[in-house]
Amino acid sequence: MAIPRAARTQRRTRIQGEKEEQILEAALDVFSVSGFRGSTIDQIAEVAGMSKPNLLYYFRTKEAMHRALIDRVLFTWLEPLRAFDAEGNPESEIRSYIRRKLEMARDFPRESRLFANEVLQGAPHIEDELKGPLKQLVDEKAEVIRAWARAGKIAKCDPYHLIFSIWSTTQHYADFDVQVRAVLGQGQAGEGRFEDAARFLEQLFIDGLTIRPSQPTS
Amino acid sequence: MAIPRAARTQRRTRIQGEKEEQILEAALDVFSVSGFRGSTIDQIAEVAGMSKPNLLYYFRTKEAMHRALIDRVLFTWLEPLRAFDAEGNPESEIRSYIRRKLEMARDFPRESRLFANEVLQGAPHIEDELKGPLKQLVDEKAEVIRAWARAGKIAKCDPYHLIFSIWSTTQHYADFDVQVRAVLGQGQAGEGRFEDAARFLEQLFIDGLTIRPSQPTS
DNA sequence: TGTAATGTTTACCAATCGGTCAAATTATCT
DNA sequence: AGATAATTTGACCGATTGGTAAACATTACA
Repeated sequence: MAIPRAARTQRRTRIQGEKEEQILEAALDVFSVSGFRGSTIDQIAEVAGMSKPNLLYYFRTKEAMHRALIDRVLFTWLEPLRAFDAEGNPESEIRSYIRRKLEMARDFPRESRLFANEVLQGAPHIEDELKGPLKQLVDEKAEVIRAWARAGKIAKCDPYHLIFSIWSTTQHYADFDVQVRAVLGQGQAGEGRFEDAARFLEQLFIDGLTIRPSQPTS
Repeated sequence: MAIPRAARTQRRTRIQGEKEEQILEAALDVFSVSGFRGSTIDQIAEVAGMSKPNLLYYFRTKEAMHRALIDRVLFTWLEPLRAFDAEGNPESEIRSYIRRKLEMARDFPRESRLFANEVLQGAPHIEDELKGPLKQLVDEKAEVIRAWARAGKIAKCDPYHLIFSIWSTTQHYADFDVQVRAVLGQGQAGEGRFEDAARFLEQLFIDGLTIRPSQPTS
């Protein structure tokens, strides 16, 4: 008889690692498109290429699968913000933060959509992570930005809304990909759109945050 | 016996108007949170305070309800962009576009989330609207912006990505409301957060788009 | 008021949902 | 090889899903 799954933390077989990986990969496919409520275990099982009871052998419930997925992805997702360096040059830090976030939107759109779906639907499963670790990290980095502004290195601005605007503009290209493609048109959109976006956003944020010698009267 | 619903377009009773309104209101509540797949007719029926078969008397299918909702909301949603005036002053046009979009995020968050859910999930029901009317409108306004840049009224920039960035930053406050609240904290967040956002975004976009006399070397 | 059209509800359906169970199969270790 | 533990699956369960049928109630209008 199989060992109860709760006790499985002791030894991990080769198969366990492989299959759990395979399942989470499939779950990411499904959850990122349909959200938690809209996704079914059967869908995930089909994508994963295994039977439903087999999935439930590795993850007892649909919620456990979603949970494991979120936990694994959340850490990586905050990496760019964590790399934000207080000692660095403000302009290049902001510039490379935008680049990194945009690269993640390009290379890991499913992960972005997974969070977007979750937050959009009221974040019923990750409220604690948002109010805890996320808030803490943002608070910390906001203080860095505020210090830069106080030191006259960048224009005075609300650091929280600055972070929000970088999040939203970059993730937009993952979360609203269909819309972006539709508006740009299939033709010229190609793959240059991330390069174009990077150029635009860097210009916007750098010029928007540089202290300007004189305020032109319009 | 009831008239087949297909033929109901002829005469509309008082009750039809009221009930359809009531249903769409409830549907907005539910669809905007759970998306199409994640929402159930029973949920909507409960919110609407009527029985499930009664809903299905007015809208034959769940899809028809969603469809009607999207159609009604889409027009209003694009109003601010439509108001974008080629003859106006660039700075004040952009400023008031941001304001308008931010007001909509504040006053109609459900509508924003309805679209966000739909687009996020691949826009299976509104692909035509995106590629048709939406693209057309954006193309038109992008040309206005490009003309402003050519005339030296604003800095040169990709007009499409400018529009995308205004969309994403403003709608962020509706779509990711939970996250924004979590990060800002319940205490000081209050209701001033839309005012703060407006201030920040206006500064960002206006300063980011103003032509600067000299590029400071950092 | 009567009656035909409109509106509402109860009971129900087949399909799908998340999840269980026990039996069958495979991997691991001696 | 054989025993034991780990893995996989088909059959199944009760609850929920989108949707229907038909009886019942209400409204509008002559």
